[in-house]
Order: sequence, then C-alpha cells, then structure tokens
Amino acid sequence: MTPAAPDPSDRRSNPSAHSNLELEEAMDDVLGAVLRESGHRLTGPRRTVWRVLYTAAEHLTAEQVTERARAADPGANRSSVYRSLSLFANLGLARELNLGTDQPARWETAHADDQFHLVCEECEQVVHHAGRLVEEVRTHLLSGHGFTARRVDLHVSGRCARCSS
Amino acid sequence: MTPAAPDPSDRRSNPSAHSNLELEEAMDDVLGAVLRESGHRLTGPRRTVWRVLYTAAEHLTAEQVTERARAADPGANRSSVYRSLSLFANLGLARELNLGTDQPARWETAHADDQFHLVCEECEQVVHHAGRLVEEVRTHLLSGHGFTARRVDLHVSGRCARCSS
DNA sequence: AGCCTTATTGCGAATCGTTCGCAATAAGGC
DNA sequence: GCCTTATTGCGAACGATTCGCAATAAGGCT
Repeated sequence: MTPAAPDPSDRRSNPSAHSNLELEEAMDDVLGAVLRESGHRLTGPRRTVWRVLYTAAEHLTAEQVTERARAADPGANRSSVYRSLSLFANLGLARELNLGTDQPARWETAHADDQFHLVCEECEQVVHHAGRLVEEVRTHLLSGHGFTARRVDLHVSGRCARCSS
Repeated sequence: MTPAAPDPSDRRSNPSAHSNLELEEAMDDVLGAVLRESGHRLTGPRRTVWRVLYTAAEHLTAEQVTERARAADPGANRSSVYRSLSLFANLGLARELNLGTDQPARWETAHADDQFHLVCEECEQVVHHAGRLVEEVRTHLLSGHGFTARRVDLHVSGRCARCSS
C-alpha cells in the first residue's frame, strides 16, 4: 500500500555539477514516473511545486513553496500548491511535518523515515539526523507489543551544539 | 527552568476508592500550589479545566475539555479554557500534543516525557507507552552531537496488536 | 469584614493555515 | 486534432486558536 518513495537527498548535489537542463529532466522523470504509474497527470503546477521541493535545502511551509513557485511561474496558485503537496504526500514523494500547533506545517521530499528532526530553539535551525534509532523503535514495538509502526515521527527540540555556548 | 511536573497518572485511580471531596481537594492542592508558587491566581475556570484534564483518561482536544468543563460549570468559556491550558503547559502541569495538521491539538496532564504515543490507525486509540527509549535518545544526542534535548516527541502511527488481526 | 489593585474572565471579532465549490482549462488517450 | 475528464484558479468557507477590551473577582492589606 505504501508507494515507492525515492530518496532524493543524494541528488540534491551542487547544481553547477550538472547542466540545469539535465537536472530538470531528472526531476521531471522522477515525478512523471510516479504520477503516471498512479494514474495522475503530469501538469505544469505539479512540476513547479516538485522542483521547488526538490531543490530546497530546508523544510518549507506551503506558503514558502508558493512564493518560490511564483518565482518560476508568477501565476502559481496557493490552492494548487496545497493540492500538489498533499498528492505528493499520498504518493510517497513528499512528507509533511508538524512541529507544533503554532507553526504551519513544513514540507520536504520524502526520505526513509528512519531519520529524525532536531530543532534548535536558539537558532531555529531544523536538522535531519539519520540513525538506526527509528528502526529500533519499530522492531521493539512489533516484537514486544505487536504494534506495527507505519510512520515514526521523532521530533526533538532543544539546543544545538553551536548554541549551547 | 522546567517547573516541577507532578505525575498524576497514579492518582487517577478508581474514584469510588476515595470520596469525591477528597479527590477534589487533592486536585486543588496540586493546582493551587503550582499557581501560587508562580504568582498566579487560583480561579474557578482554572480549577474546572484542571479537574477535567486530571480526571480524563484520554487525551482531550480543547473543544472536548470545554464541553466537559461545561458539564460542571455551564458558563465555562472557550477562550478561558484555551488560556488555562496554555498556562498549565507553561507551568509544566499539562502538555499539548500535535498528532497532525488535520487534527486539533490534544491535551493531557504532564508526565515525564520519557513516554511516547502510539496511535492505531484502525481503532484510533492513542496509548502512552513508557520506556527508556526517550532517555536513550537524549543521551545519544548529547554525547554524540552536543545537542541538549529539552523536549522529545515520539509519535508512532500504525496498527495495534488487536487491530492487526 | 471591606477595600483596592490588577490578574483574569467572557464575549465577540479577528487571524491564519488550509480546504472547498465550481466554472474554465489543459493532459493525454484515441 | 478531438474528447473526456482530471486538474486548475479563483474566491469564499472553515475550523482551530488568539486577541482586544470592558467587566469581574482573587488575594493582599488594613
């Protein structure tokens, strides 16, 4: 039931290493393949949103995605951005994260969810942190409690090394 | 900086074991002490909200807290409930949890945060799960990365043993 | 017990992220 | 190129939460 979720993190390399054209084609290929396979259409707005997400280093709010999308296509529409984002989430291409009620949701390209998020309360930076920890949680819950984890969200807030002065 | 957070879970026992009066007095004592110590007033609305939270088995939304508060005091006000809840959170008496953008926030009495939440997607039940895991995360992050974790949120969604059929 | 100060309440209006309805548009199969 | 129908764009609607402000009541003081 869970669609293939390509991990694009390793493709987010220095753009100057490849021609823009190549990069764009590569992004479109990923998107086009997943959309076609799931019976959806590859449209302009979806391509734009996907490119924004794909080339973003950080986690973006829907609003930020919209702004950046407008840089490429001034007519980019908020509703469509939301629709694209949630479609991508359903297809396993993107992931929504909630850091708190006060904060709007953030979006990122999907990655295996055995990573977690560290938020520094001082510099407000959000970093991914890979580790086997999430995998441990999974197996522990399954073997010890019969609970099959589909999604694991580990969110830690505190102070990063730099800000601990 | 983190105020004392009494763990009420073990007091949430069968009400018939104690007189209602005793229970209510005990609840008020906890609340009154924390409020007084932090320079706040013990008011009717706060008492009502606290009792609701304290005697609730599950995690309640602000709306649910309001409903239940109205059972005790028909004039209970939504805004005041929100204000009480967030005050309690600041004082370490309560904790807000966010299970997703689509869901409104849930509230519970504070407990040591070395517990995490399992949400079954089938029966929609939310269970606490105690464990040393969160503590492990803390020490790992600190020693390995210099990151001082203040708050750890571990939220797992999937299927509980009963619903895995 | 009564008074005074000022924190807290209650009310409605405002905010803001997100979703929806629907007519207009454009993908992609034929 | 044509036709079907998924998708868009627009604005309005929604729902959780917050805010402003006048009215109220805690709790210290006498």
